[in-house]
Amino acid sequence: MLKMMMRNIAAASFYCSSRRWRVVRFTQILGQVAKLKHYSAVISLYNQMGVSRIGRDVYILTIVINCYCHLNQMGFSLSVLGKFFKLGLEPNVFTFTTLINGFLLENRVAEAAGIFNKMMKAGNCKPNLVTFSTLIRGFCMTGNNSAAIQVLRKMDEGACKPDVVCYSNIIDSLCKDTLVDDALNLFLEMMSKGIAPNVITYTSLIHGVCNLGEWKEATRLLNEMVSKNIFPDVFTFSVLVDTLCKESWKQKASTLINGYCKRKNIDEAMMLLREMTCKGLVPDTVTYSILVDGCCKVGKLGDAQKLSSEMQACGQLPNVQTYSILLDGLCKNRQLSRAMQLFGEMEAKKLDINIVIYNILIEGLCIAGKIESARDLFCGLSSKGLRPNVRTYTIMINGLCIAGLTSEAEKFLIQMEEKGCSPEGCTYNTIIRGFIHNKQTSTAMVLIQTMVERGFSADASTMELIVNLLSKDEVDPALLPLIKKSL
DNA sequence: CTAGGGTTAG
Repeated sequence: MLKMMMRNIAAASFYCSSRRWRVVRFTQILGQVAKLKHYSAVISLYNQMGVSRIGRDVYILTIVINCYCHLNQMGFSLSVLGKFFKLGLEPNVFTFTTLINGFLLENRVAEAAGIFNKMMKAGNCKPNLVTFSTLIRGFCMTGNNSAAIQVLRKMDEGACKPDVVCYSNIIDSLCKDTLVDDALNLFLEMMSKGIAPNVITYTSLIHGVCNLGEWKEATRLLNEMVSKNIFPDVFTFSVLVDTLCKESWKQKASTLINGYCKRKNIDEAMMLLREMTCKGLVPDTVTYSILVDGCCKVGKLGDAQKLSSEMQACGQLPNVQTYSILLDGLCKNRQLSRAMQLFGEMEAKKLDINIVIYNILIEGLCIAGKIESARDLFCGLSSKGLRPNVRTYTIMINGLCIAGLTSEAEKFLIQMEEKGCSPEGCTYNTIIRGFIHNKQTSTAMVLIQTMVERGFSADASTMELIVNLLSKDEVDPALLPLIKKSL
């Protein structure tokens, strides 16, 4: 191959009458060989032909520099650059862009940027679209998105406008850093400037959203591109198929995690979650929430909180339900101050705080024996536009009974009725237990009667207390038929 | 006649 080229060149230079002609023909041929990526062939041809017979100009030297660049021999590239000055030749945009690219081929982004900056300063050889685009690619290569965007902004100021390649490079880089929102914003900016996206731009974005498990967004983008007559290619499909395969596995894993958590098998569930994240899959908010709940239920609060920050880090925002799980876990594990801190966080994030959240907090305060604070929170509900539900009242009644305030508990029972919130079986059981605990058996019996009349019955733990009373002979035998009914 | 061009997989 090389020999053949040499013969060609020898023939070409023999037939070319003038020196100028010879160098042009020679350059054409070397250019072709370089295009075939036979870089070392170009170098040896150049060296063997001898400059005396061929001559040197900007074009041929740039080709030679480019070949050294592709051979990762920047030292030689730079020494050829030195020849320019010795020969009184001026390197042009092509030469400098080639050098920038050469440094990038060796991952030497800082030096590439250095050349670019010198071009900007010197002023006699302005970077063009190719130069800018090459530098942007360099910054993206190392994940320096902000530098890449800065270059893009510099282009906005100047005469040379960015094209779809410049934008696509940055969009892809942002997606790789899971900054899909930023990528989508840049995508919109690009279109608003009338720069049309292509299949590569869309594939990068689809890949980005797929990595975050946003399958819906992926299909939206897919439909959008087709509606613009941009058709998915083999790369696009590969991303989609891969995501589909992962999704079905993810589905299975999420179901398993749910099952493990229900059986309090948290270690197994955790291992499965780790396997998911190792495969680059992002568990959805619900899966995370179930696991957070599981951790709380077995008292692993630290793990629960770690999971909640992890989910945020991978773009799965905890919703009100997730927070309520965490809040409940903290309250049930007597970590009231951390619970209040979390509550503050929720308020700061302007989450839609509902009655369920307040129920958890009020219950937490009651369990911690802070009945006054619980009452304050309860009284403040209406000012927040929230109405207490059966559960809220039942929690308050339970709290008051724990604090020994049984008569106030009874007032709550009446009050809820008046406010159109009918007590449930659970409410009666709670207050009955409260009265028994506070040794007010006779009132308890009256309440049992009301409960039975209303068609509710005693639950297991209330029954246990009643049986206990019976065994101690503390119940009026006249009430025995009633107790039988409440069973 | 000379420079750059991105996406997927493990």
